[in-house]
Amino acid sequence: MYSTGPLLSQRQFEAIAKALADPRRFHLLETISGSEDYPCSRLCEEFPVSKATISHHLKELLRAGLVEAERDGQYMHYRARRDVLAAYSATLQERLAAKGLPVLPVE
Amino acid sequence: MYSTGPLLSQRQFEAIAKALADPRRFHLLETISGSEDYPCSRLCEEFPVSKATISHHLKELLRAGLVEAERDGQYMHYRARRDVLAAYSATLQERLAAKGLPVLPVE
DNA sequence: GTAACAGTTAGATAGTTGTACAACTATATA
DNA sequence: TATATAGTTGTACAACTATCTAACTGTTAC
Repeated sequence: MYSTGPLLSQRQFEAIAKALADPRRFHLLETISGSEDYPCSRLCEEFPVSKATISHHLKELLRAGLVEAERDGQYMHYRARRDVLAAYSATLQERLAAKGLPVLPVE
Repeated sequence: MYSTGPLLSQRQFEAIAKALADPRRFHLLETISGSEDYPCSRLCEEFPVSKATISHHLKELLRAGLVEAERDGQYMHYRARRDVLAAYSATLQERLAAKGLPVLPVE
């Protein structure tokens, strides 16, 4: 869906920033990240929201590229894309770096 | 892991994530970050939104701790807090790390 | 003083979004 | 086939938010 080069496109950058901004959605991502592979049904059990809401948040995380999904029969499994997170972090630092300013004072 | 700096509180973490999620607000922060010190009046000139909107966004960036402000007579000057950004980045990576999973296969 | 400029705050509005319920699709099993 | 379970999607609504204008505070200059 998205390229995962060193820096992210503006579109994906914005999608990720928005995806990370909701605490519940972040917690879902955090939970998925805690395992190699996480079944959607367990998320539905563990979070006190409807499965429609879970589905909505997972869709946003997918759209941002922060997770990937795999179907296994009836079940959906989600996996965190740590490379995409790393790319987001790198893009953040790069875009907010002090451009043209020396790291240490030059004399 | 080396000195990544301290991790952020949940409250600040959420405030930062939300502050970064709006593209216009991010662009303001990006602009401020491009210089050592940025006057509010220049932001008002350079962004096609009212000064009330600029003020609103700067307030959110301040609340998140991503910028600091200083008054100079009539003028307000803003400065990016790169240490806070770094702490956010570190917290992000830490919280979304694969806990209990080896980075490299252990034998 | 008063006029002009810089910035904040209050109130209104339009648009966004997190959420639930209900209806739907998809897969599995009897 | 029928029934049950897993997940998605449409719809609606309440809460939130980005934005504006207008009124306000604070500072400088006349």
